Amino acid sequence: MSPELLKGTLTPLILKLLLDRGRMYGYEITQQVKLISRERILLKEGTLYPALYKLLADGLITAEEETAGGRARRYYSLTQAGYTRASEQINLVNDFLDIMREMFTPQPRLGHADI
Amino acid sequence: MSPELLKGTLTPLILKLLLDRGRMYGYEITQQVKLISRERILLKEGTLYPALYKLLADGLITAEEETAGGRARRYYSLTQAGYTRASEQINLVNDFLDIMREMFTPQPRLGHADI
DNA sequence: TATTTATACTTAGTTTTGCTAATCATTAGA
DNA sequence: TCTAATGATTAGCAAAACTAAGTATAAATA
Repeated sequence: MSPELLKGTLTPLILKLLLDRGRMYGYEITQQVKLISRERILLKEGTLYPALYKLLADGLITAEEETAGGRARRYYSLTQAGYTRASEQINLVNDFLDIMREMFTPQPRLGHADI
Repeated sequence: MSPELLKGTLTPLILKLLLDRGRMYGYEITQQVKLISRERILLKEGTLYPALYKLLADGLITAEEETAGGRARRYYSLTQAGYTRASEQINLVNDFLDIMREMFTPQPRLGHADI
């Protein structure tokens, strides 16, 4: 597994959400993450938008503007390349999570005899 | 959950290893991580040692030098504060892993009816 | 009516993290 | 003798996510 995964779970998460839901706008993503994580992951706009712009620049997502209730929304969806990348990243993250789970499950303390 | 967790699983991992095993030296930690992760997480010395020095500076671990086979080893173990911190961090990481698992498990694609 | 809250996006600047890569030193093995 | 493995150190870099501020509109509320 590439060590970059120790950092960025954010980009895979964005790709995963777009994969599941097809089409989302920025603010919706922040709210969705907040909802799914039961308030425990609060994605700041200052974090999300630059990540989206990077995905755009990399050709992994596309944007289309729409107006809803007087406010402009920018909807993002996966490109073909983004779809492929999403699948790869999701597998990598799941592998990473499996390893982490193994590492973080309670272990009997060595040299400590209970009895 | 604090957003810092999106990054650093490394420090919690070090604390967890020390909690389980009581006492480890730097090189041993890199090899142990390599072993447990089945080669998938390759912790570089340039990554590990600065992290250890930070833990030392924060008073979460202590070091004692020993010589084994002509080579000096520096064994690290948790302080009382480190023990407390380890327990907290392990809980946070496990919460984080649970959320991530939820987010990364396959979801039915909305608007896609499979009969 | 005025103010606050929610919605929606943008961006400058900083910090943290982990990385690369090089160095030093010893021991074991080919 | 040369290389690989063990063991630690450190300088400098890049990426990631953060803080914090600003722009703008709509809805709710006092």
